[in-house]
Amino acid sequence: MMLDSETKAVELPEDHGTELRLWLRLLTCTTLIEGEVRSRLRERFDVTLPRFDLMAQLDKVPDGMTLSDLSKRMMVSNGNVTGLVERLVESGHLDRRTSETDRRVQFIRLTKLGRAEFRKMAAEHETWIADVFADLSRKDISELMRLLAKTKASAQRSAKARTP
Amino acid sequence: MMLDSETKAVELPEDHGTELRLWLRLLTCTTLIEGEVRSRLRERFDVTLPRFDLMAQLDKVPDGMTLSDLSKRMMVSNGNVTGLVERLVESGHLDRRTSETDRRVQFIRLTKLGRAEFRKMAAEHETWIADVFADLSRKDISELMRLLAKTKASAQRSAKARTP
DNA sequence: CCAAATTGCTTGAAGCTTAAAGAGATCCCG
DNA sequence: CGGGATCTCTTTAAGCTTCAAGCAATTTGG
Repeated sequence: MMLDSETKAVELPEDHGTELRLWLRLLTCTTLIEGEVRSRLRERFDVTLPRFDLMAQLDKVPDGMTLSDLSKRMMVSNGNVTGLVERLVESGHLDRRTSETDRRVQFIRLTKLGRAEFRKMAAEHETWIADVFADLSRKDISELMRLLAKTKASAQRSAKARTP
Repeated sequence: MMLDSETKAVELPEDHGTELRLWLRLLTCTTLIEGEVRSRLRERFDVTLPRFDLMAQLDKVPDGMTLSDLSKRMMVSNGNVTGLVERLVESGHLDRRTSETDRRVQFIRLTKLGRAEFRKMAAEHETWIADVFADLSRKDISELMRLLAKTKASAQRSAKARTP
């Protein structure tokens, strides 16, 4: 009759404590590392993490990208990027020019200064991250990569299911 | 003579691309899930994630805790907690009373309303998280738990080494 | 071709967050 | 005791972040 199992699913909440603990642990790790990176960026280079992240996106491409691309890649809102870019143009790290073919679009790229400064920061940043994960073996790391890829796919599936 | 290896360590930067990719993947997973939880909390309960987190900390203890405890547990700054608590007291979810023995200290706890609302939200929240991780097997989950515990320890060691 | 929908970006309000400075209370130790 | 160190919390300024509304340019479909 299937009634029993369906009733149960509705009335008795299942135990999902394990997943919850996993999520909290994931969050703790990220918060911890993020805070560490934030502190070091501030004290070594007097730069904020969002600005570093934005420059990291731009460093990958020589010809720049649009604000929308940035917003998608950084997984933050459009308005957020507008403000960040504004401040980085102001400080001489970024360069913006309007597209010739579509006057809505702006291409943003690193200036010479911006790229030079970013490269210096990135080199050090990489060593910090290496140190953060230094107690993990090669096998640990590749296993973690695999499981996080699976997690990402699962989370995307879950998010998509809600907003079709 | 050891000179070769030491020289190399200083002049030729080692490749830590793997750790960097791992960190970015970790960050992506967290951002993705966090955004999803944030959206759902907003649309279902019109509450922000920081407020939910704060209430979650308080739900664990019946007699409340101090602002400092909250700040440590939530891994955010003191001033941040001051503001969050202020708004939640304002909305009737929290209760604050000054310690009798130490007039610097304030004990914060959930009001009846606050606890009731939190419990409702938490129950649903748990099912969202379960769904986020639904594509992972039991073994995946326990393995991920283990590796994240190791990551957390490693990150803490790394952070401590910098600030003794 | 034109109106409607879509796209790219900006703006504004509200709230979150941090770092740093500071006020008040308590603790420690000489 | 008493005075400096420490602890708890608040305040402030600056910046980050989101959501929602809005503007302008482009695309789409009659």
